[in-house]
Amino acid sequence: MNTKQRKIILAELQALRTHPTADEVFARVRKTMPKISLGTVYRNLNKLADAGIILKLAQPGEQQHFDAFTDDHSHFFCNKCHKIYDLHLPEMMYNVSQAVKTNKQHKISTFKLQFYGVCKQCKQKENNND
Amino acid sequence: MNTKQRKIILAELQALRTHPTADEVFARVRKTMPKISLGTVYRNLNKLADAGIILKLAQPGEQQHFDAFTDDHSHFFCNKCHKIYDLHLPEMMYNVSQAVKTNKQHKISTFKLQFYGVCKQCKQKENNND
DNA sequence: TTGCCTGCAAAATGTTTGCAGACAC
DNA sequence: GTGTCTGCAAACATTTTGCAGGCAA
Repeated sequence: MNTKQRKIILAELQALRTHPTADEVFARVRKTMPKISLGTVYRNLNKLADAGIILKLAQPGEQQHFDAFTDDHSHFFCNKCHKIYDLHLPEMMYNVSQAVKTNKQHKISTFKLQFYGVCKQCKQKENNND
Repeated sequence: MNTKQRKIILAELQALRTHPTADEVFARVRKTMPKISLGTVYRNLNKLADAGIILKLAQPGEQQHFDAFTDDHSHFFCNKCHKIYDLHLPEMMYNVSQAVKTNKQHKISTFKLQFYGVCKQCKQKENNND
């Protein structure tokens, strides 16, 4: 099925480029479709993730975030403002994927490379306060 | 403070080498200290994680897992049985950490490298069923 | 027409917190 | 002695689910 709700949810996620939580998606979709429910948003995000159309991102003790872009890229998590940024490191990703192929222990199919620290914006704020 | 509860929780986690959830730690600790509460287990695991003594691991839609070993290593998550295995790839870790130093966008302080697929055990079971 | 989908509300899950008493330092 | 900790239970936040009606194919 391809309901209005699912189309709007996916379109909204693709338009965003940030990595919103379910309730952020809900808030955005609500503007054009006021009667939509949070349950429907969750159901569709899960369906889309199961189908491999979008990605789920998790951090310990945080809500799930969703990413409409499934091409090879990694994520940077800011420890200050908790924003998530895309990081494109094609060489790095390639090297890891090559190493994966030679692993004998388990059947590795995918990997995630995640970075943590203080983002550009928060870094600037810190400098201004000094 | 270094209470009996905290010592036992940490000892239990260090003894395990698997990557238990809070309630798995709770179940184990309960055997030697039957009156301990789940709240205490959570409070101590969070304190230990804040202090950098243990690590929290998160997967989308799953409970948090805890790891008593903070040396440079990565994790393999089995999509079948949901077990978590340690993976020691010193060269890989070194290469990523070198690449991190040259990144100009954000102040990166740490990174995580996570792998997904089917573990040895589950792979064998699959073969036996063929 | 049929089966998956929706909105709504309730339930389930995982984690945190307020409190009064207890323990570590 | 005093400040942090505990057990307990209640609260909380996030996510899932049951249901009756609705929409897509």
